[in-house]
Amino acid sequence: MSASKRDILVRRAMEVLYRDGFQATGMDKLVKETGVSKMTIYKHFRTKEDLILAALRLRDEEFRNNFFRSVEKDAKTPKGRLLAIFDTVEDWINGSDFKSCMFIKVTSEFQDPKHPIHMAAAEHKRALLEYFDDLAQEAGAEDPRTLARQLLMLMEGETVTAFMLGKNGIAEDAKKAAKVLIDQAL
Amino acid sequence: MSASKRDILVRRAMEVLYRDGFQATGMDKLVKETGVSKMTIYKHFRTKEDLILAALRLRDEEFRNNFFRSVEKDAKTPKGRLLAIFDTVEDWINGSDFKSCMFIKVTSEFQDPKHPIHMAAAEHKRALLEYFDDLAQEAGAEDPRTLARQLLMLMEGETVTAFMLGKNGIAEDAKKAAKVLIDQAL
DNA sequence: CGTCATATATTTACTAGTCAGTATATCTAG
DNA sequence: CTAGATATACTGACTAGTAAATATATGACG
Repeated sequence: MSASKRDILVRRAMEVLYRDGFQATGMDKLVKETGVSKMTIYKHFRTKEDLILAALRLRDEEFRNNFFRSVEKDAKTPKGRLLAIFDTVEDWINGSDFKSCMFIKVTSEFQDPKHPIHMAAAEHKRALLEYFDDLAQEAGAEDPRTLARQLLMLMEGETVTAFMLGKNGIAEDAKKAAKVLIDQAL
Repeated sequence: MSASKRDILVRRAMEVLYRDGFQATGMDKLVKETGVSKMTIYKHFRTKEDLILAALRLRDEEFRNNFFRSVEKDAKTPKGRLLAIFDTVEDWINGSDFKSCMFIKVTSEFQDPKHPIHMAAAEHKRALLEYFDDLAQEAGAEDPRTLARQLLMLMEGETVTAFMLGKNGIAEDAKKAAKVLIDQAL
């Protein structure tokens, strides 16, 4: 199997696991949806858990790349970029295939904080928090850690609320809240 | 089976489903944990889904009762109560058995928005939002709906973030953010 | 160019265990 | 004695993961 075919496997698995759930998606379904036979899957990944971890790593990589790129394209100043976070989130949740956050969902299914899958998801959130913190520092916030945490909370809440109650106007309200919090913190 | 014993069944089921997950908890485990035999469970609930719905209804009832009571005991003015929301959330997430929000988690496992379980969870969030909206109106907010949504987002984000990254200082930061948003909105 | 050999992917069938839900027979309390 | 709760055992379907046989692709060599 070529390297690119393995990549296709992980990518398709990521999409299906995100769309249909982690526990709810069986290996037989992944065989059907990825077009890769079970034996080949198990040649690359010892267990389903390992495949899930690979899917999470890919998602983490892509999400952060796209997210940071979008934020940095949108605005050039640190403060502008703190605000641009919420334009980027808006675009994301308004996408047709938005189904909440993969990492929030996976921690709902693997609740034990010591579980490798749970830890991988937490690591993704910590990376986002660090990025927000860097921006808050560059923007000259008095307490950058607090601002970073507040914006992360707002983003997570926006994601969850958009998923549960629909996206109508949610992004507008989140952006307004972010602006107030940022203005007050600088 | 007495009415109170049925209540015990639903209550224990609620606790176990919250603690261990919905799909991950099998009926055999519920038998063991509730002390109610399988036949008796199925005499009261046609399917596992029905039992989950009953557990969600109980949780919704109790959570809202405790939540609103706590908020209304903490403060007497509408503005004070908007702030008190986040003292109440703080107490909740600092409790020893806190494991994120049952309704957020259940929508991660039952993703279809048309699914009865998903709808019941969304209904719970709508009820919270209505309560926040009422308080925001009473407090004389210019745009009470927006403030209510912002505070709900903040609360959901606080819940999720506390679960994924730990509770250290999260509640403080959420309370500060809430204060800024409320002050600005009134 | 063609043929054979090797390696890898595939299909199919199979474990052993768990799932939700049911049937039956025993037990217990009023 | 009877009504309801119980334990035990079962169904058929599904789970993650494995075994073995078949198919396909690639590359070397004549």
